[in-house]
Amino acid sequence: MRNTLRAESGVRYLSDEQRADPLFTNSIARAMQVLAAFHHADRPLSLADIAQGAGIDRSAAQRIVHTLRSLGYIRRDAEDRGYLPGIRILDHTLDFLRMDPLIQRATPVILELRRNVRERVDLSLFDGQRVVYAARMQSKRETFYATLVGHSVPTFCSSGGWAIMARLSEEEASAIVKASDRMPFTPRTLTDPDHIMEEVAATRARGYSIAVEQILLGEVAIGVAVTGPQGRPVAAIHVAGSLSEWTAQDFSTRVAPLALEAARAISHI
Amino acid sequence: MRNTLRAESGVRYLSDEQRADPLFTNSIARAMQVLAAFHHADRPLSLADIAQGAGIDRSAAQRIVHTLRSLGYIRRDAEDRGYLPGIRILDHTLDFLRMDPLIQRATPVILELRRNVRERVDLSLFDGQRVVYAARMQSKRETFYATLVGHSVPTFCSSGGWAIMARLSEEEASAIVKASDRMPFTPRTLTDPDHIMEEVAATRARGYSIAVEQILLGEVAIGVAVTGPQGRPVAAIHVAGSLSEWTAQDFSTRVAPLALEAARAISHI
DNA sequence: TTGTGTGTATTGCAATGCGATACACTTGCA
DNA sequence: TGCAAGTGTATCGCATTGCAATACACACAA
Repeated sequence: MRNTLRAESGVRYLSDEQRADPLFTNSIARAMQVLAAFHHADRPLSLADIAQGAGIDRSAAQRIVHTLRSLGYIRRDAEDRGYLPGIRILDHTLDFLRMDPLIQRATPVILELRRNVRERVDLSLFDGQRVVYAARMQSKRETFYATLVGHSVPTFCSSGGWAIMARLSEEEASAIVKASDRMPFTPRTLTDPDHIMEEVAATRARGYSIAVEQILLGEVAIGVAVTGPQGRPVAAIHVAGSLSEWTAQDFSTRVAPLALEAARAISHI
Repeated sequence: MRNTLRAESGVRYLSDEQRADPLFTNSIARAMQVLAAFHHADRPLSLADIAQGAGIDRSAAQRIVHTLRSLGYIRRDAEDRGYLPGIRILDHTLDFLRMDPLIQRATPVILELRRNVRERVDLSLFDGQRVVYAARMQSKRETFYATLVGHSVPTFCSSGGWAIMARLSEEEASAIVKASDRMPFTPRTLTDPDHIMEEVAATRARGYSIAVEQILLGEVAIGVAVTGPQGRPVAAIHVAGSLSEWTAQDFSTRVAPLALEAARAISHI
């Protein structure tokens, strides 16, 4: 009875599963939808923008924004022209980063790795169809996106994603690839599921992945999986270099052994 | 009428201001309190831990955790022994970092600064009694805490905090110092309000702060304020060096001019 | 066993959040 | 200058929705 009522009222921005769940607290979901409205924003948002982005009406947006603002999760921008995410978000970021045992163990190891290879080293966490950057150790010449924790790239076309999929069952990996919306990043990005699965098989055979210009032109990346309990892949280490300095072969010959050793040091709780 | 009801029911974990506000949505606040329960945690939390940390009962904690988990903001830990912050938090971190115009402008500048000074450079944001690290460019020899975005240090005893307070009115700065719970980090941390305000005055006179072993023994830090519209300080750049390599004097002579120039490049929208 | 700790499930009641509506103010176009 | 469309803000009655009590299944230890 109450579930049918729930299901009929409100906007359709939640999954059926969630709306059918009697324990599910809608107002929390709406609040998070409001925060998530910033995901697709490229400028400060107005109340109307937020309402639209979150799939709620202006009135609800008003109250929710008001509340989140008074808690510090949303703020007005410097010229008072719109809303921006608030600084309290970073408190939770810190909680995530410091409480994750994997990241705790990984940090000194990837720092050491970067010292040895002198190229950019990243740690990314497996999250279904994407991998999320949790730490980046930039190389000397890096200029942009130096520390954007939270950036994510698709699993299907990244060195880390390939390394992770090589540790999953064929079916599970294939399911991820097929479910992904495979937009190419560069002309060389692999988008055909069969080609991708061949790459995953090659990765499984050699123990690490070699991704050439999959995300960025001129970049080669080596990926190795990090496994947790029961041998399941939970993250990946990747090292990225420039094709103006390396051939893909030379790069992997030099970097892969070190990256594999680092991954082994972190893996298996 | 309804406000008295609100004020009487529930636990006392919200400010009077918030409970008196008819637009304030309590259930959102409770959800955020649940997430904030991790702030003081050093191991995965049980439902009971969360209930206690958030000041709610087990029943409420159950529903809220359930909801936040189904949304990805909370997860079970790898051995299924407790709850941890979930990876979706990083999505909001990214929103915060990339949408903040100050951080956008600052990133290339502090990278350039790090290249020039070859020491650790940080950008921290002013948030009342604390300053929050938003970006860190580590030096070569850095080993821990390399990229813990979200870390914060007190305004009253950090190089960045002094630089920021030097741009506030005497009253405002003094209010921050007095309101702070001035626990010393090292034996040399200044805790007496008068001494701190002298340091702030010296900072105002010379244009940058010099903090010697205020947070960490063996460390000297130079701080310069970054200002926003109307000349209000909104952030600080700081450069930290080791007293085993530098005297405080030499360090500031070498670093301060470059840091000041960087701050000028970012300041004043 | 018994006890204390987990996490999970169900339910009726009423407190609470919803959403319609109205208003003050700014901006931009005619 | 006036109108229109945008902004953010305020109010309020109704019924939806979240609350809190209770019960259960499953651990692990004593």
